[in-house]
Amino acid sequence: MDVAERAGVAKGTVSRVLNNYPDFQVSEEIRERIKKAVVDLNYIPHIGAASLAGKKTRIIAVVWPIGSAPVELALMKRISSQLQKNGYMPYICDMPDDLQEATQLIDDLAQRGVDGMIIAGDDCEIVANGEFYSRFKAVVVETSVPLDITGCDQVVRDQTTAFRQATEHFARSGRHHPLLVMSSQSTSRKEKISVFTDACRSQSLELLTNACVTSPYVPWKPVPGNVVEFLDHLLQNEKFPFDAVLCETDMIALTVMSWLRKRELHVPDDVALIGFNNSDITPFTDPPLASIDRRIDETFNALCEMLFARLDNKDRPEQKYELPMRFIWRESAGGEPPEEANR
Amino acid sequence: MDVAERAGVAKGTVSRVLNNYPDFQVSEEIRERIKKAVVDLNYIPHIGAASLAGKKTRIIAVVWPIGSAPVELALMKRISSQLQKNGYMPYICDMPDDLQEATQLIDDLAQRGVDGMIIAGDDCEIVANGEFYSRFKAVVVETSVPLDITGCDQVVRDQTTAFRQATEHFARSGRHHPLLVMSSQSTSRKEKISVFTDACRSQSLELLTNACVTSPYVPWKPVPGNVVEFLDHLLQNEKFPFDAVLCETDMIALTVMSWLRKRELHVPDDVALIGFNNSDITPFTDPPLASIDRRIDETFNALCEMLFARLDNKDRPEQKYELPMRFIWRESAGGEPPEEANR
DNA sequence: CTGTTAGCGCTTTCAA
DNA sequence: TTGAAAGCGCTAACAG
Repeated sequence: MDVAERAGVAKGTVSRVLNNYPDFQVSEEIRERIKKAVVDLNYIPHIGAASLAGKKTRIIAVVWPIGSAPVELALMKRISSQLQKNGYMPYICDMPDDLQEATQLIDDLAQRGVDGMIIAGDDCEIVANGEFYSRFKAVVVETSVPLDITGCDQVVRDQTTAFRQATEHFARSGRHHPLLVMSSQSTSRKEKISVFTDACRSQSLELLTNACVTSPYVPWKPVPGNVVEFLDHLLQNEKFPFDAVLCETDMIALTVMSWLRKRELHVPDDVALIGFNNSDITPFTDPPLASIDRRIDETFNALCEMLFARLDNKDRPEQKYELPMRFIWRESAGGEPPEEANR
Repeated sequence: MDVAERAGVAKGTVSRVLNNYPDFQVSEEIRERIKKAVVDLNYIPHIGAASLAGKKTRIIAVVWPIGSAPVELALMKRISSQLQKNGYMPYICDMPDDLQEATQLIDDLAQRGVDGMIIAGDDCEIVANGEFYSRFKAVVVETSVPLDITGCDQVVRDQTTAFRQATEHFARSGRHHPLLVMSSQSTSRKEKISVFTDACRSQSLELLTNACVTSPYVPWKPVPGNVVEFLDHLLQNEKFPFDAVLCETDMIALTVMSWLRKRELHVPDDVALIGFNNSDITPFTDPPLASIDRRIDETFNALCEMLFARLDNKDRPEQKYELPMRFIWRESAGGEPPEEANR
């Protein structure tokens, strides 16, 4: 170790100083000498070696479905830069759609000595398999459905609440035939459908059997196209049979909105429309698009806080943070904004 | 090394077999024994150790501005999964906005023994600084402006062509007062503005002095809000002073479209509108939104091909692939689609 | 408080 | 064609 030579101390001392060992006292002079040598030699530790010798890597994996909503990517970007600020190296990975690939990825991560992991997404199969958590110093899980797992901290952004709020709003404002428009084949699809169905039933809304369009998910095939195809097909049977539409994304909602306009159907008078994700554009569409808020800011805070706390203290009790998504009323939803009490 | 023991051979042999050394012949029997031991022991090589011992890491960094268009993220996702398929580990990093941070990141990457890098984005300052390329086995650069650098392979997706095509279209279809709506403070902003200005001039279009709105880039602040503010401000001076708008993103174009509709201005009769990125939704808006195609598929192919080729053969001549972005006519742009000859 | 030393798991050179 | 052995740069346990 050149730094040691240069500073005229032992390798061990350098290591201890550079890694800020908690209860290790060095003379201020030696500390200075080492610091200087580091600068002089432009020394950067070789993390391969560190990892080999059993030290932590200061790499945090962020496993995220990159195909998801832009607003989620913004969240990922924030997390990534927050990690960097705290001296960690973010290792952003795309959460594979395939279970086996995902398992492989996690194995790789563990093998590479990654210190911790923020793992997100609706791909619950892999996330729910808590078996691998023990291989990391810290694991924070983000899900949109509550999972029964241990060995990690959790942020649960439950969709159910929002689905229910939206459906309640439909019922309260006199809609009768809701439609759910989805297009992915995410694992959470079934979940979403059942939540929506339940919510409709509890509000005595008539859910037509073909109320869910789940167009085959072809990677990189434009999804709005599928939506339009489906709507065209629906319309063949004379009049538009729905008076309320809940969409899986704001983008789909915009597609539906344009489609309705072309058919001279009015939003919200003829059809109430609610999107999902509460993207930046929602307040500025015509009419403004009601949506579901994913609580990005709070999620960001919770995720980072939990991770750093766990990294600092492996033994702290497991945390579970509930951040249910929520319905944001705007004109496209029709009727009146829900009372504060309903929120 | 347990595998060696288990297979009853020397560590070196295992290494040579597992890494497929080109001119190294082993008896089929030993090869089989090793293969079996690997499976039996569920062996995964420790890349920290490999890297320490001087071997390559099979990590490829993908440095990308994560804040960019969704369609670019789809591209990033494809690259990432392609890398994985070829046995590489993609290391996705957010290209920092700040030059110093970016330099730091590249240093880190080099230090970590990353084999290669795909580096993208308009942040030319760092990309143009070819000094660090030599530290990697393979570097592929993607830019939207031609750069004069060596030591890497390049994919140039020039924006100029598309800007010119769009502006020409405005002129040809009888527009007189074009507007450019942008909102980021990306390094390429100046570039975009000057390209647009030049194109207008060459078409004798009257470019009003305040034709570019570059709202202050506040991270995570909704950009459509800024656009609306700007347009509202514009309208204060009686009638809408523009008859053609080119937007930096399709999302901004959609915002402008809604805004115009609210003011009972018709697209394209009153105002011609062109977006950017040719996102999935563009064919399905009302009217369909003209846009600029980023040539995602071809870029994907070029990037991957170049990277793998370079990784295989360090000495091959440097490649430069030109994939100019191009104008995609749709109704919102008004007039007639450009002749094939104009493309 | 600081120095010494034995590996971590792998590659690679040299020898057989 | 295969084995043996010397490190790569660092940490951690132990010695002083």
